[in-house]
Order: sequence, then structure tokens, then C-alpha cells
Amino acid sequence: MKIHAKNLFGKIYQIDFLNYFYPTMDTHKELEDFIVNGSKTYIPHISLDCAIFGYHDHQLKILISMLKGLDGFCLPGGYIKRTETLDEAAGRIVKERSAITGLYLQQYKTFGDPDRVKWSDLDTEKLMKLPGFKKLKNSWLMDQTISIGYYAITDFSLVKPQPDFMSVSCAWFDIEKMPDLLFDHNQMVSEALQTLRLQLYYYPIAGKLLPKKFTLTEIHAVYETLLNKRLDIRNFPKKLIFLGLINKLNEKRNIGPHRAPFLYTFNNRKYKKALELGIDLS
Amino acid sequence: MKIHAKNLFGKIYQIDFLNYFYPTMDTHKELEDFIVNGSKTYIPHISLDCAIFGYHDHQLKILISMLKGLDGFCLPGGYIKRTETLDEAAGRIVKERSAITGLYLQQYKTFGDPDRVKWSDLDTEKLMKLPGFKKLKNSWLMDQTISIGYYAITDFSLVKPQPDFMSVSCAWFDIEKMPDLLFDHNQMVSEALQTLRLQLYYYPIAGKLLPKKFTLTEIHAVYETLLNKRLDIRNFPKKLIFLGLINKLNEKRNIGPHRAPFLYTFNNRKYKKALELGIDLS
DNA sequence: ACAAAAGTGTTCGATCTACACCCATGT
DNA sequence: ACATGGGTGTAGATCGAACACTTTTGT
Repeated sequence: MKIHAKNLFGKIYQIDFLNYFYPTMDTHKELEDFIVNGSKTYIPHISLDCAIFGYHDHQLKILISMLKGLDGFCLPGGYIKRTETLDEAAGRIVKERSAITGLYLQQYKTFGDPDRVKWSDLDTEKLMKLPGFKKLKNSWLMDQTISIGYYAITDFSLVKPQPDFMSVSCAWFDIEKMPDLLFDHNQMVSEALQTLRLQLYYYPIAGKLLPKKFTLTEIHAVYETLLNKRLDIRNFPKKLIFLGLINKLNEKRNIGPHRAPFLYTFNNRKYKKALELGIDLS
Repeated sequence: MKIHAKNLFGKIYQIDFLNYFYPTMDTHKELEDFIVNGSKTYIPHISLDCAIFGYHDHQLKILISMLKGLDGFCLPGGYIKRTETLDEAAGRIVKERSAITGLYLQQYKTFGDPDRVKWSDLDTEKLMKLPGFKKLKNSWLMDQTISIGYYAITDFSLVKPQPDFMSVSCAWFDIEKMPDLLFDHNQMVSEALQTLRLQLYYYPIAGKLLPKKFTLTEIHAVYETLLNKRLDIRNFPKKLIFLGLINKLNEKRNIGPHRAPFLYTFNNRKYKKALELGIDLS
């Protein structure tokens, strides 16, 4: 079975999605059970969508899903279990949709405009013809939802996204070549990126993108790419060390026909600067 | 009919709540209809709670509700209509619970830990004996909820909170004398205040607390009180003018046996500094 | 020796902090 | 004239931005 979709540039995707199955829901029966009984396990009306940015070697990408029945792309998202915290739900959802684990996920905003989901984007009739989906209509999944936005960043070369039972695909896209997303997910990405950039000097976000011991050149590239602007190579280390984000080691790394660079580590006095800003409550 | 509650300091409150009625639900029938059919109008499982701070003359207060059936205090909150945006819902909820209008409400965080509502705080049995409440058990209101936190600030001397049909009372409390709140509302207040303080120099939040034309002394008192720290009287105006938050007028106000102070206005180039911080997206 | 990348210091202007006295007005 | 609160300026420290050359190493 094939499904078709166009991205912004008109390219047609044909992906055989029956090769993929959700790890714990690997039969249509289980999928149907999720549709019929899911609201016993999950809280209805609230979803959680994750803008996962991926960095590697001067490139910034974003993790985009294509869901079954939707001719278009969206952020990986899901529902919150009745027993878990929001942060736990975010971690689990990303793990399920993409098989990526260990992210430092941050809540940034909740989206709830009544027109955030254009139902025209959701071809219910088409979806209901797919195996396992026939009880979708009038199910708990079809009601209005409010969505909590989370973001994270990781090294995209280290993780290979694996789509789950709901997804046709789940893959990295260059941030400038990101296709138009369904629903209000374009806005979600834009606000997530804005938050990421504001928090970059105050939270140890970039730590996830680098080896334990890294060089100044490496972290410099990370910051330039994420902020999408040039940062003075001489001022940059001063600032990071002043903020207490990184520590210089007494080790060097031998690479290439040039001087061996010193190594640095991220400082896990994470919230240092952020806590300074947050003035003490009486 | 009387209800009792203790605050942190052990004082007992006795309030005759049958004097109060919700303006658009002024009969028990309507209340019962809300309990039985509310989920047609409102989205279940999601509430919205508002930390409304009140300032006047060096005092910082917070608006606290006491709800029927709950022996304790909480933030004014409510449910989101299916047709409104989150910001609209926040405005309507504050208006209904307290009759306060025209606030500049800001979303700051969503709270969803599974244990955020301690059901022991909610005396369902007691509540169901109240008029209008008898169908509460197993209603849509009794399921787990996630809550979106909003905050705002206003001049508490200008608005007299009016409790609605759900509330025994709704009143201003000195921030240092705020009683312990039910559920996770203590944490909500603490995080709201933190956010308010972080945003105070970047958003025209304080504009709501002052007359259109105000003196430096007045705005200085606002900032000192909200931040709970002393601010140098000579540096303070420089900073506000540098940030573009206020404009000096060519008018003075005649008060008291001393030099007449100049008047200032808030500058509605609101987000100026905030937008500077948010780096341009590609 | 040369190519390639690493590393480093100073100056200037802007901003923040601390600090104390004179001014205008009403009674 | 005096009591009350309003208003102002400067010096020093700190921070951020701009800017170019020397060092190390492998081939």
C-alpha cells in the first residue's frame, strides 16, 4: 500500500508504510483498541507536539512526521497518559514516534485556538479505509484538542528516526527546506525556535549536540548554526566561560595538519544564569 | 448556609455564600445543566487558572477564590469554551469569577502532573448535598484535568471582585499572607510571579497599574513592590526611558506642599525590547 | 616550506552602579 | 521659614563589540 504527498517544492513522496509498525501496537487489532479504548489510558482533548531540532556539522534540521491518512506533514505528537507527567509524556511520545531517546525536552507554549486544526486537512473517510481505522469516526480522537508544545535538540547524525504505527514516515528536513505543515504546526516550529534561541545561553541545551569533550570550533559552529548568525570567534569563548557554561580541560585532540585544539566540557551547573535572572520570591 | 476554612495562620473564615450568584447561571437548574451538559460547550479535561496580582500604593495582593465544597482556597479558574481562543477564555473566566475585566493576561505555563489535583481536597460527598450539585459524581467535571496557567496584574483598588455561582468568595490577599492553596496552585502562583518579574522590563505590564499620566514616584513604587527590592531612584528613570517604556510629558501635577512632579505616559511600543531579544527567524 | 586551523589581547563605547545635594511648593 | 517630596549628574567599574596577527602541526 502506497501513500502520496507533496512538499512545498512539489516533490511527490511515495512511501510504503506497511513496512513500519508501532512497537507495542503491531497489529491492526491493537490499533483499533487504541481508537476505541484509548481514552481509558490517555487524557482526551489534549495532545502534545514536539519540535525536535537536529544539528550536525553546521546544518540545522527538524524532525517531521507524515501521518497515515493525512496528505501532509506535521510535528511528531501524541496523547498524554493519565499516569505520567507532561515531561514524561513528551519523552515517551518522541521515543514512540521516532525511536529517539534521552532528549532534554522543554515545554514552551500551549496552543488552543479553536481553528488550530483545520478538519479539511484530515481526510477521515480515506483514513477509515485503512486497516485498523474503521472505528475512527465519532471516536475520542475526533474531538477538538488543545496541544502543549515541547521542543528539544539533538545530533541528527546519531539517531535514525523510526516511524511508528501512526506514521508513514518520520525524517529530518533541512530547516530552510521544511515543507508547510498541517494545522498550526508552522507556528509551533517558529515559536519553538524562538524559545530555543532565547534560552541558548541560559540552559545547557547545546550539551546534547556535542561529544563529552569538544573543541571551541565545534561549539562555535553549533551556536552560529542555531542562532543563524555569525559570532566573533574571539569573544565567543570568553562569553561561554564567563557564563560558566563550559570548562577548559588540560587535554588536546590531535586532528589534521595543524595545531591541536584544547578540549572543553559542558558545565552541569546548568541553570546558573537562568536562576540568577529569576529573582527570589519572598 | 455557612462554610468554614482556615488559612495558614489558623484564622477561621465564615462566609455566607448563598448571598452570591453567578450572573448567567442564577438558578440551581442552570448549575445542574452545567454539570450535566457542560462538556458540549466546554472542552473537558482542560482548565485554565489565573494568578491575578493586584497592586496599589506599595501593596501587592493576589486574587484568591474559595470554591463551594472545598475547604480551602484556590486561584480563580474555569473551563475553555469550544469556540474561543485560550486568551479569550482567560479573559472570560476572570470576568465571570471576579467581575474584573480588561486585564492583560499572559499565558506562562501548563501544569499537568497526574497528582496535581489531590482528590482528598475535593469533598465530593459534601458538595453533592449542595443545591444544584447532586449529579456531580461521574460527571465530566470529575475526570483528570490539565491546567493552563495565566497571569495578569491590575490595580486592586479599582476593582471589587464579585464571586460567581461556583465561588464562596473571591477576594484580594496580601501576597505575604496568602493562605496555602489547594491542588498545585501554590506552585502556580510562585511560577507566575517569577514570570511576571522576568517580563516586567520588557512588556508594558505596569501600564495597567497606573493612571494614563503618572509620576516617576508612582511607577517607581510599582516596580519596587512587584520586584520586592529597592531600585535606585536616580538610575530608575534613565533605564525606563532608555528601554523606551515611558515618555516624559510637558505637564506637571499639583499635589501637596512641594515641587510639582512631571507626568509620564507609558509607551505603547510595547514589545520593543522583547522583540529585540527574539532573533529573526530565517 | 606551506597549508590549515588554533589561539590570543586591546581599545572603544555603552551600560550599570553607587552616591548626595539643591529645588519648588504649600502652609 | 520650614517641611515635604521632586529632581538631577558624575565617576568608576563592567560589559559587549570590533578588530588581525602569530602559533602549531602534518604533509
